[in-house]
Amino acid sequence: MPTFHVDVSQTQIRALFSPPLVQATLLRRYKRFLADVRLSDGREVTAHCMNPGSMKGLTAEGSLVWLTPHDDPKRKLQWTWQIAHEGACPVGVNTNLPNHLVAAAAEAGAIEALTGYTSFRREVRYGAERSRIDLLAEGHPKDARPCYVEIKSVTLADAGTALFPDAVTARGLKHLRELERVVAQGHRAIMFYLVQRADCQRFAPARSIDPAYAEGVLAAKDAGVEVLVYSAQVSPEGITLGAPILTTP
DNA sequence: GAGTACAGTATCGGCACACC
DNA sequence: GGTGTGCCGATACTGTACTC
Repeated sequence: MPTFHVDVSQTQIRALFSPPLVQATLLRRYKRFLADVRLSDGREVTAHCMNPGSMKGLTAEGSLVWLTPHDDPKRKLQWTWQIAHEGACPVGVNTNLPNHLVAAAAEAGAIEALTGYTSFRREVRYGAERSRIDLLAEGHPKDARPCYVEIKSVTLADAGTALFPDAVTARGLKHLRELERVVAQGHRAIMFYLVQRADCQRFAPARSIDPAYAEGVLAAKDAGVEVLVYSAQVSPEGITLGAPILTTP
């Protein structure tokens, strides 16, 4: 079961955590999917980490984290890690959440670049390698081209600049190439980065971490792939879609 | 050093089955 | 026959540990 539900109002698009989050202290993160934490009552438990990336800067021992509890007997782990902290800044670490949030925002017409489409489908297979696109928008009355949207969760930042990726990602590069091929076939393609933290005013590919990916972003833009970056306000209550932010090469 | 298996969960497609 | 529901397997995600 999802650990959140998306609430769409006239003024904002929010992913609200359900059940409410529980505060804890991070002890260690290990094996990609697992993190040991200490709850406020002193219990030490293992939480599932939805973010399989390196989570650079977010795994400091002793840092504040927020979890959702589960009572599903089919799950091995009864806690899911949702929010980390870098200093005082809360950072959303659930990589599943941006896909839902962006899809709901697109359907609600809250993302200008995706207004006008009447059909939005998630996880649609496409391309020669049968990858799955995060969101496929169709049915635009003035643009017959389907629009392929790949959504990435951004958690890394440096001095007000959001950075992606936080580790070398061959798969991310593959997604960029797939989008280039989609454009070459006459379709529309968008690389959508959702920055799950509120302390960034800019976005840039993390060239120092993955130069190949940074070059891949530039090549994709040259090929006609659109790059969108939106911020998000993160709190223990939920994650709210913010405004577009600037991208720098 | 290179290649591979593994880790936990969400999601989707395919299939079987029940019901109208 | 058509529709709805539930179950199961495949897939996605990528760092780490292990084997060759």
